[in-house]
Amino acid sequence: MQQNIFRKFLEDRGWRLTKQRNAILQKAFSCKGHFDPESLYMEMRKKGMKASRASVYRTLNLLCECGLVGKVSKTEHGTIYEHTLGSHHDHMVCTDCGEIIEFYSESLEKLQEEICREMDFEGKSHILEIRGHCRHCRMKKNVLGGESSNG
Amino acid sequence: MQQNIFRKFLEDRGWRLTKQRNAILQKAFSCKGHFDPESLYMEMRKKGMKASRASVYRTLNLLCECGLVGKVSKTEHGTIYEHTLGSHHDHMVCTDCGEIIEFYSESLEKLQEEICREMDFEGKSHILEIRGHCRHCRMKKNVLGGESSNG
DNA sequence: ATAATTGCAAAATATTTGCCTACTT
DNA sequence: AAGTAGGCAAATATTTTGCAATTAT
Repeated sequence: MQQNIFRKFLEDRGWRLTKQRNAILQKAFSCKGHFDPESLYMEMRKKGMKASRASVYRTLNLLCECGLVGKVSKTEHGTIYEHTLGSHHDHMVCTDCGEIIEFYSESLEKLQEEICREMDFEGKSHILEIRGHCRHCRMKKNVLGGESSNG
Repeated sequence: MQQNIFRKFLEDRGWRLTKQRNAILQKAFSCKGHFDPESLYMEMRKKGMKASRASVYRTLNLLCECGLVGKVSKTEHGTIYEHTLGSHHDHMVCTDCGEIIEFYSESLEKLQEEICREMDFEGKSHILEIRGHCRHCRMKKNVLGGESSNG
């Protein structure tokens, strides 16, 4: 469980799992998908959990260091995070509506390992983001454009 | 040639290919690999080409809009760009020394297309970044760690 | 007591924008 | 003359940091 992992990470260096750190951890893991520091901070305030912005940023950095949380990408609106318990996956991003779709392909993982071997590079992790248009937005466009959907 | 593409892009909207815009364009395309706005700006100053930071940012945005230049990623040190004439490729990033290695795999491209088909997603582009350790840094570590290289 | 932690506000960093001047046509 | 472009400095947004007060062991 994530709390124990984090506690161990902290105790190994003589640090403490404080109320704030734990609250931030819980909140991060309560997000189904992706989150950014500011939203996490605001959500916490709404729920009455008190932690400062500084603590949110500081704790997210700790969570990254210990691997429980990873940076997905940096955007105009700040860094996007996700928690990393659960299986690895990649992302498709719809550039129309912004939806982020997770997917996983064993062949893709295997192929990347093979490419790393060929290039003599020790791959540790990867971020793949396929950008394009989701079905929903494509359908919307077809309706507007009047394209027929069956032959 | 990139200058004509950019000129056309600008003239189509009644804008001009000015000395500064051209200088920034040339500088961007003179970078073999990746660059960031600040370095580009500093390099330009060194070479005596005069353009303000604001113009660099403004022009890079224009170059992105017209597709001559693309954002590779956002890092702690700002946005990394590359010019997009020449072939598509992906990146391996060494987390030890920061080196960025370009690679291309036809199979990988094909496989991604297939995945998109399966997921009913219209993929337009992608960014793949494999993070890990380059050969050089691995060798350095082995020397330090005293690990033998043949059994 | 000691050392870690917090929250705040200030600082740092990257980027955008407002405004006024200077070109270009 | 009209509109575009440039440069500067101020504004913005995100994230980090210094510091004094607080907390846990």
